[in-house]
Amino acid sequence: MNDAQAAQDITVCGDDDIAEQEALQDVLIDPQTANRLAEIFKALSDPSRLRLISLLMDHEVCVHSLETAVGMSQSAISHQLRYLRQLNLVRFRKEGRHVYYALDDDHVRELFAQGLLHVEHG
Amino acid sequence: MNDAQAAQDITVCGDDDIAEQEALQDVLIDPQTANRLAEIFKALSDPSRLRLISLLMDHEVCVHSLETAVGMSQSAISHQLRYLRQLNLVRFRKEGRHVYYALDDDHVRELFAQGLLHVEHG
DNA sequence: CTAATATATGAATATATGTTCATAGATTGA
DNA sequence: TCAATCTATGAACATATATTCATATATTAG
Repeated sequence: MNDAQAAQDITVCGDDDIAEQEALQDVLIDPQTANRLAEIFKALSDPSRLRLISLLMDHEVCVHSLETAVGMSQSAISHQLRYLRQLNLVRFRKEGRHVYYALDDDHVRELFAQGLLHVEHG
Repeated sequence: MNDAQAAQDITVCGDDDIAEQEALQDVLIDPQTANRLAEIFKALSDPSRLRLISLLMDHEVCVHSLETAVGMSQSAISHQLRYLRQLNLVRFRKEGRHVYYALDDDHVRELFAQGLLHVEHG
């Protein structure tokens, strides 16, 4: 029996059974945790952002190189980078006219890598 | 040096260096992969859905129990369950008037668990 | 059969989101 | 200094999304 099937082991229905409702409350994540978790996953929920993130995983890249690599407009890229910046998921370094971005969050790095594994094989 | 800092090792900027641009193309995920990846993360990008998913991780739960547990309206829950159903992330089993839902995707299970670990500790 | 219960659904609405367009700011080269 | 380059930003717009409201469907109880 795999993990997905194991979920069927415990069945919860009806308010009559107090123990079952308590079991649910034990696993239910609280609203604040849900918000913070959603914030992380939302950063990974857009194809354009994911393509940018894939480039920033192991490289420090300037905006123009991102532009030519992914084929998005400079403005769209800059807006997405600001979004990632505000979540502290990337760091940036200014050098002359260029600004170099790099992924700066190992949680996102791991989630991205794990998600990619799943999408690529089974 | 941690993983996040390691990303700084390689710097890419400028179209003059062909090798650098090729290095980016190697790690850039293709649009189809980005779409499928975004689809998974998007399912995990809403606090209400995350709370429902937390309940369905290890239990098979009927809609009414979900309602009392998370405090959402029956309609809102039903809409979110349809969303998860259409992505084949949950399975459901009808028994009389009740419908029991359970998480049915180990990828989502792993991503949720890993994300939660990160949110809870460091 | 009828009423009550459990779940699903479509329409409407408000908000969020990603992109474009135009433009601003900053740095360098001539 | 002036023009060119690189990046950031605000407004506008179109689309997506989550919820509510009203209602439909299905099953069971009486």
